[in-house]
Amino acid sequence: MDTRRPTLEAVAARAGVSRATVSRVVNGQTTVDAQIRDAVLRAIDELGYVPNSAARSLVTRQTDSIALVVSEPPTRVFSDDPLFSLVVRTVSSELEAAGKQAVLMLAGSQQAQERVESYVSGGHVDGVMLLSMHGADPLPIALSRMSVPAVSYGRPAAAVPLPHVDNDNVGGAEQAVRHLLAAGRRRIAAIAGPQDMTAGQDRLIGYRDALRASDRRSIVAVGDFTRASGAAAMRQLLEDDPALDAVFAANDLMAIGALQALRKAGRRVPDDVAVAGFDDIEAASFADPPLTTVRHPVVEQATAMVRMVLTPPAERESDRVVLPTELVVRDSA
Amino acid sequence: MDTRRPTLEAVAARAGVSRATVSRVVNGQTTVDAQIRDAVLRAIDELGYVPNSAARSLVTRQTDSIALVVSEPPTRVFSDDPLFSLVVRTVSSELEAAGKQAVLMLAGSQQAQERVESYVSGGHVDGVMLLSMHGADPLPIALSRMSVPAVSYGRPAAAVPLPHVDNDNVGGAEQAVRHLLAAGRRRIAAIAGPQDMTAGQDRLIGYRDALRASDRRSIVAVGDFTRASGAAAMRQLLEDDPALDAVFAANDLMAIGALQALRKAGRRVPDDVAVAGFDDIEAASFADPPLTTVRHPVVEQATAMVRMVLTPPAERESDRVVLPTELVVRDSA
DNA sequence: ACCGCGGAAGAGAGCGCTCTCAGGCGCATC
DNA sequence: GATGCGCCTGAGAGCGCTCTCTTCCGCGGT
Repeated sequence: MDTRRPTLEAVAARAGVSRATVSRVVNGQTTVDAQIRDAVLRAIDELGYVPNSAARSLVTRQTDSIALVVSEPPTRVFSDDPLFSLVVRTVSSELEAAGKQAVLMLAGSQQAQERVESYVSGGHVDGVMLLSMHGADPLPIALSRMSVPAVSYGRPAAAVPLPHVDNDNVGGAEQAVRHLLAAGRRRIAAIAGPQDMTAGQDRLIGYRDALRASDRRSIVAVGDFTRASGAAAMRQLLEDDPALDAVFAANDLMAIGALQALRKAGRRVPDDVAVAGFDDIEAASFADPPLTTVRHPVVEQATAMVRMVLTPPAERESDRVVLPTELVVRDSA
Repeated sequence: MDTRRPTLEAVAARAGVSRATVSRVVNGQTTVDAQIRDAVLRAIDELGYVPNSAARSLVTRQTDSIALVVSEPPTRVFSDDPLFSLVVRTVSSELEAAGKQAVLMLAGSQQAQERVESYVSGGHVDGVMLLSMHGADPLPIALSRMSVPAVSYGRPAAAVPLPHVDNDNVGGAEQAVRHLLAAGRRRIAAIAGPQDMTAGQDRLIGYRDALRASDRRSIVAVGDFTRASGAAAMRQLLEDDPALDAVFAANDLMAIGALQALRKAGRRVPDDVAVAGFDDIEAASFADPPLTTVRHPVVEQATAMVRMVLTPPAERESDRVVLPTELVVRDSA
């Protein structure tokens, strides 16, 4: 292509030593005479030597990079979701701190998932982190069979034996619904998330558990975690049960959509209808009225996931971590 | 580490041919007898052979991956900015279509920039795309000197000779301000973006150009592209010139902040004060009132950048692409 | 004076792949 | 029938690095 970069060999020649010695210096071994080390370092500096990573990983069998796979179909606009960015950012900087490189891969289509699979089995990465998986995704199962460590952000579908870090979706939803109950609400509806995602499933379970304990009946509409679907679900619920006086939405984006639908329908929040969300994204506090919601520790969750993927399976304390959630009470409920 | 993956050698042995022939089959060369090809393909399948990418790139000197570097300091919450996600997503899928892999790197700190530099010069990637650069960043200059092609999303700082794809920030700002003028506004203030970013600079230039042509005086406060800074700048402007009747904000996030500050100050939008933004993020249409803003083609810009980094410098038509913007008139102005 | 020992440097064998070059075979040409 | 040409296939030389094994050297012990 263009002028060849200097190699170990060149550095060795310049410093008047052998390749092996230069390698030792580069890799920080201590068994090198100080004077020789200095000479080598000087040669490296003069030549502007940088190790060739392909050659290195050919022999060491590791690449120092870890894949972060986001399985979101392109049709679904996840660019909305601020959680995604935050996870990416956290993972990336945590990995960096560990001397690893994050490789972000999108796996929205069947085809893209196959690409990811062959990328991983081609030895490009030392580990895989999975984000935003859906029930039918074949990728997690494929990865769990490979020799590369794979972990999941959020509980994977039931049949998939993947180590993971999740937050307490069931418990969080329960907290929110109990808060609505405690405020004296009688007809509490739910806008559930997509039921092919465990976060969607678990938050609905939490809602049902809380209601069951109180003997109220449940009213459910299903959305897909987008604002628009939240608004549509809200209209549906209003039609099904005009007397409802509270709504629990499985995420904030849908809750905000619900807020808009309620306003359009002439209901006051929280006077007529109380609304609670889940996630505590930034927009929740700017909503009108500010949204009562369930906060979960995104950064901690991402950090724990990185730690997990970096720890060899044999040395892990646990293959399953669940982090607590916290109810944030604002004006909407 | 664990059970060794099959190599070319193993496939060759199984198919009863030489390594070279298997390599030809794997790389899709046509000069192989159909019968032999089938035998090789069968052997590959039976063994579950996947080429070792490190070995391959050691000899081919290319890695089929391209870095996307985001130079945003960690202190600045870019997780807010939906444009970021959209660019990442577009770049990633465009690259995928070209058989390349995107490697996302964060370069928020001095240290991180050095990491990126050595990663790139270590031969990990075949090209680099830079996003969200600030004036003082040393990285672009370092990269422009390397043998790996580098391109920038948005015009880089003046002194940096980097090919780039930008949108017409100056023209877009002019459009917005001319719209305010045409609506009869007399005192048009600006909330400028960070002046160490060319998008911030250029949008301010557009504002000034439009005003100069009309003989109005300019009133400027500077923000940093965040919502909070927009609100703060708005309060400042109101204090400086209580009689202002229009504001051009250099991005939508700041415009939304300004909207909130105006409401708190008891000004009606657009009756008392007209507000125009820039970017046309989704939140702009949900703002209260819906925001008049300047739309620029993010997807096209990202796509053009990918095309540019994939095209060898010698074959490029141009090292500088500028895409047009479009005024979107809603209720705020 | 000899031996042995430990620490530090060098020699050299790969890692798994690509690619050039040579070799072999069949067929058309003279 | 000898020659040449084209087309496939195989042999083998690296790509740049790591790592084991060997060698070398200096030094203390007997």
